[in-house]
Parts: sequence; C-alpha cells; structure tokens
Amino acid sequence: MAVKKTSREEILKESIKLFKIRGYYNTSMVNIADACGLIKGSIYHHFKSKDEIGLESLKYIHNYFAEHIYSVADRVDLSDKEKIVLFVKKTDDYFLHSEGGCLLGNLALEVSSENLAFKEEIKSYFSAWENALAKILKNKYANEKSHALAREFVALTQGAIMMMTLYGSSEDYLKVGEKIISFV
Amino acid sequence: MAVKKTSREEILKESIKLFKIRGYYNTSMVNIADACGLIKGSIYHHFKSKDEIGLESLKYIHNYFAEHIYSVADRVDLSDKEKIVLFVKKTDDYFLHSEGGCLLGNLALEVSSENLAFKEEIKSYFSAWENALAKILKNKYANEKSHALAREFVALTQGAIMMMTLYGSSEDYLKVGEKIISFV
DNA sequence: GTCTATATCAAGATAGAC
DNA sequence: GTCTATCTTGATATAGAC
Repeated sequence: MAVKKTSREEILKESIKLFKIRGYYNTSMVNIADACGLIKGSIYHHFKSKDEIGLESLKYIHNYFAEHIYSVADRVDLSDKEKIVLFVKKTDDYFLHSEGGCLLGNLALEVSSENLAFKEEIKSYFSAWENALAKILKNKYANEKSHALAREFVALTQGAIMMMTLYGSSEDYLKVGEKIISFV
Repeated sequence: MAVKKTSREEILKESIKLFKIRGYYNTSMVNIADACGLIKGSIYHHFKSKDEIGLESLKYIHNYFAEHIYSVADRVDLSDKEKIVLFVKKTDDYFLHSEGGCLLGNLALEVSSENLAFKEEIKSYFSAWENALAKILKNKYANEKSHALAREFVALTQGAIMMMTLYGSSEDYLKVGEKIISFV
C-alpha cells in the first residue's frame, strides 16, 4: 500500500512485461534498462541481481492476485454466485489485457526446474488460486471435491491462456470462465 | 523410418531432453555437446545453428505424435471408445515418462512470441492434436461441438502437464484422461 | 540515482588440422 | 566426423565519477 510509486516498482513492471513476452533467460539487463530509460548498470542500484528481479516479479504478480482476485473468496457481502462471477471477471480483466499470458505459468515451464526459489513461489501462487476457488465451491461440494474442481479449473485456465497466447484468440479462453461459473 | 540411427537424431534426442528441463535459451551448445559426448564445435557439423536444432526438435516430437498417437483416430479396426482409450493411454505413456513436461507447450510460452517458425510449428502440433480428438468425437457430437470439446481437452491436458511438472504429482493429470474417455 | 567504463565470463559460430 | 583454436558478441555484474 505504498503511496509513493517507487522506481523499484517501475523496474518490476517493465521486467514483468519483458519476461512474459521474451521469456526470462532471453530478457537481458540491457532489455530491462532500455524499457526503463536507464543504462544497464543503473539497475543494480535497485536490485542486486537479475534473479532478484525475477523473484520479485513473481511475488509482485502473486501479491496482485491475492489482493485483487483471491480476496473475492473472502467477501462476506456477496453470494457464492456473485463471488464466482466477480472472481472470473477480475481474472478475465487481467489476462485479456496481459500480453504474453501468465508470468507465473510461463516461468513454471521455463525456469522452475532450474531455480528452486522461483518454483516455490510459483507453487504458492497456484495453490492460493486453488484455495480461493475451493472456498467458493465449498458450500455446494464436499471439501475434497471442491479442491479437485478448483485444481481442474486452474489447470484448464492455464491451458486456455497458453492457447490464447499462441493463437491470438480469446474465444475459448472466455468459455472456461463461463464453465467455472456454471459450477456454482 | 530410417534403419540406421543417425548421429543427427541422437543430438536431437539429447537436445529435446535439455530444452524441456532447462528451457530453450538456457540450454547452450556446450550443454548439448556435453550430453552427446562431443565438443561444442562438432555439433555444427550436423546442424547449422541452435535455432535449427530447436525447430528440428519441435518437428521431431510433432512427427512422433502424428505417427504414434494422432494416427489412432484413423484406425478402422477400432470402435470410437477403443480409439479414445488407446489415444489417452499412448498420451499418458508419453507424458508420464517425459521429464520436463511437453516440449511444444514449454516452448509455446518461452519462445513462440520471439520466433515465428517455432510458433507455426507449435500451432500446427496443437491443431493436429485437436483434429485427431475431434475426429474420434465426430460420431457422437456435431462437428463444431467436437472441435470445441477437443480444443478444451488439449488445453486441459497442457494445463495438467504444467501442474504435474510443477508439483511432481501425476494424480490430477490422470483424471484428465479419464474425463476425455468419458465423453466418448 | 544515473552515468561511464570496465571486468569477467559464456554464448553462438567458424576455420582448419587430424 | 571430431578435434583445437579462435572470433565476435553479448551476458551479468562491479567500481567509481558526477
């Protein structure tokens, strides 16, 4: 909840864009510096390494989802149906405007077997996503069933984002959201 | 159908393993050469560039799927139910023993927005997957519905592979196959 | 906080000996 | 077909001036 927009946050935002589109290893400190209107060396005043930028980028997105999307599951002023509709709407708003797909999903496949810290952060992000969905499903399904459905929806969403990114069409992605809603 | 195992194919097989686990950009010519018991420069006798190895790797896997898995949809000696069961069994046999997940799915997220030739090959692989599944579904569902279901299964499978790779558990992945079978 | 300059290393790729 | 040796480029990262 920082009031003042920090330079550190600006660097993270530009890095996230680049990591999603170019991939992590294929994004250089020069690419990041260029996007920020800085020179390569200046980035090291804000971050001590590229890996730190990578990990902070993952945490930044995870934090955004936790604050703005997963939190919907805890709203006491909404019915379950309203919760899932809002949840899906917010997820759509994010991914339909996120060039390059899902950072955490992308790096899950590219980096996670090489970098344990990245891997743990990515697992934590997906687990939180599952838990939030399961919470909304719990009044209608048993606990285990809720989690199984939630896991399936997360996987389906990631697969749909992959296809949307690859084919440049959001049509099938949007049907996933409708499907999730229909289960509540 | 080459009788003699070529050195070129050996290099491809080692490269595919490395690309899946380490990622494309993070795999160097030295990594590939080491895995083949060669020295870096020797690889260039077989391939003119790393990008050629990458593209040939994608085609190699695509060809394997077309020959051994997608072809099941054209079997005239099997019922639709037998086809889908065999299709899923062969898919499972592949991915349950494929450390690092699906090469084409991984590179879809890492490389495809940077390399058009890779992107086209990856799209072609997923389209062929969808077409094969849709062919098996066509006797039970309308053409459009068959393709919509097939696309959904492909996306769900890719998402499930992502989660299987990340969490190291095949439990949820296997349920996807059962689900596909239940639709025929 | 950003710059210039540089250190160090590893990348992709090529030439030519054996 | 594999090797040694080398070229060139670009990577991460650091030191110190402004």
